[in-house]
Amino acid sequence: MACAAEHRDQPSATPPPAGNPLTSKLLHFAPLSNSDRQHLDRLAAPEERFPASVDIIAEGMVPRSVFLLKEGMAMRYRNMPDGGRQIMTFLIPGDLCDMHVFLLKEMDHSIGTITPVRVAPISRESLMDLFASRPRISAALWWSSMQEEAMLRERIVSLGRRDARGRVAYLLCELLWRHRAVGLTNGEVFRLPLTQTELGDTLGLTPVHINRVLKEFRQRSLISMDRRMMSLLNVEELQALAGFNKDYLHLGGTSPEVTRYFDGLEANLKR
Amino acid sequence: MACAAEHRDQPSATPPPAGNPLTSKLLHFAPLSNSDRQHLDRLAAPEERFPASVDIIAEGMVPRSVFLLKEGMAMRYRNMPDGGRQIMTFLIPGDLCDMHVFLLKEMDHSIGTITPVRVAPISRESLMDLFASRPRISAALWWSSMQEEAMLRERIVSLGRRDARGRVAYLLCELLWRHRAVGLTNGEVFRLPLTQTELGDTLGLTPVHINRVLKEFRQRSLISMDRRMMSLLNVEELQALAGFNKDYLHLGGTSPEVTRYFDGLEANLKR
DNA sequence: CGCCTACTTGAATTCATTCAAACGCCGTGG
DNA sequence: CCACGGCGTTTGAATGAATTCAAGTAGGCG
Repeated sequence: MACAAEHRDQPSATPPPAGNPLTSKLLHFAPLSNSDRQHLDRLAAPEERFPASVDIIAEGMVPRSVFLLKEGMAMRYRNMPDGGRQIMTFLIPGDLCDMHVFLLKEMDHSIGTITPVRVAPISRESLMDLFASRPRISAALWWSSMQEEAMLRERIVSLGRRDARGRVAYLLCELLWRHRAVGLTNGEVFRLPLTQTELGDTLGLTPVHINRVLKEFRQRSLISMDRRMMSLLNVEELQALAGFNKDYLHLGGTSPEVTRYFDGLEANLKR
Repeated sequence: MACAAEHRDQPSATPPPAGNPLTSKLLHFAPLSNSDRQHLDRLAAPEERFPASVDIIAEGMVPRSVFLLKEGMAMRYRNMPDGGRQIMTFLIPGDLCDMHVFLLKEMDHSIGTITPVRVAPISRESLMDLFASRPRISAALWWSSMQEEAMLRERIVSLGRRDARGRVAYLLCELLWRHRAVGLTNGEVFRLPLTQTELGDTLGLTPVHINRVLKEFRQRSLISMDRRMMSLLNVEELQALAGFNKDYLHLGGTSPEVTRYFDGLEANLKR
């Protein structure tokens, strides 16, 4: 029953569709006016490309602008003195590369591409302008960064308390929901262009062990993989294996109270 | 040479002293006017107490206000279905309990006390007011939350890529610097009221293994412990063991560019 | 004094790593 | 067309770091 739906599906919560993945994601937080959506589209219009396996920004550098990832996959990672590497998070379409820009002197980690990517550079000025003039978008971006923080905490839980199977299962579930939130799933299928080495570097495991876990999952018909497309054949059991609960992604939006507050700000500006 | 300096020492960077630990911390980011400092002192004035080992907020709850921790130690943690527990971060004086309040519907983790604590509750309103009227403080708080995020990423690196010794050493170094930043160290000595079980729940290790690592550190004269006071006798070697580099704490403040920007906002408001 | 919690230590076990080798796929170039 | 590498994956066997189980010690407190 899970194999392949024919159409892209909407995130299960409530959110309308949107061509812009960032818009799709932010709609999980709160509704946005047409004007807000247009603003986001303008923001996403500029385009720059990077090939696979290059750094967009490296540790120690001072980033000059934020990047909105429009297509492809990237990662935040850090190289270890002993030659190892730890991948902290994956960036998928709709994710912003670095809000840190504004406040921190230099990057404490690197951002590198996994596949070729298309990004929209966003200057400091236009972001500041956005903060000043679009309270609802600003709030949604803030929410989005809270969500990212929550994902970091969950990763800590994974690495600290789950065994290899649980870690892999958890990551797969998280990526499924994240892709759903930006409209990039097809049933339980999504693009996963990661090597087993990269999975290992993410989950604190060796590539060979990742291999064994994936093999087991395939044999138990929990997943199937074909030319970088990952299908979760039994999400129920994967979630159970991982102790996964999607609440931490906060896809349900915010409270009416908060919405009202930002509507108030919005109204204020109009005058 | 490391055992016990006679006075509280200042964080090595540049920051002036301050009775208020939050102020001390924020001064690492940028200078604050007397008026700003007074504002922070007013915020920190209200007082509420919690005993040790209770939840200030539990997973699933909707927090009603932010808490500024003034004294004692607390933790963000999450209980696992199998009875286990993962501690995500420790909260020390100067830390704010939950900025998430405003945007997320409910807590995805709990905050519990470790020791008895004194906190200053801060209402949503006074925080919103602060954001509107105190750009420099707001920026500093934002910086502080970037710092927290960086610490989460570092924890991921620890759990993913460091062995037990490295993890313990890393945590000790981090806590030393964090305590320094709020003026709560005495040379290389600081209060560490954690049980070995709590350390284990933080670092993804069993208490017995924590015990063995600490024993080794004591035997190698890297640390000494006495009635909950932790002395790092050989910070150099601990940092080497952990591959520790304090840059991720961003204690060096921000760029002049950013400072100028917020000074501009400040000036704007004055009119 | 007795109890509870935290700490300590030893021995057996296990999950994941390390080392090693082979396989398949794919693009390049002879 | 096939040979050649390179990279990612797959599999086996030996090793090892940390866990589990178990039992004993030490310290704080009613």
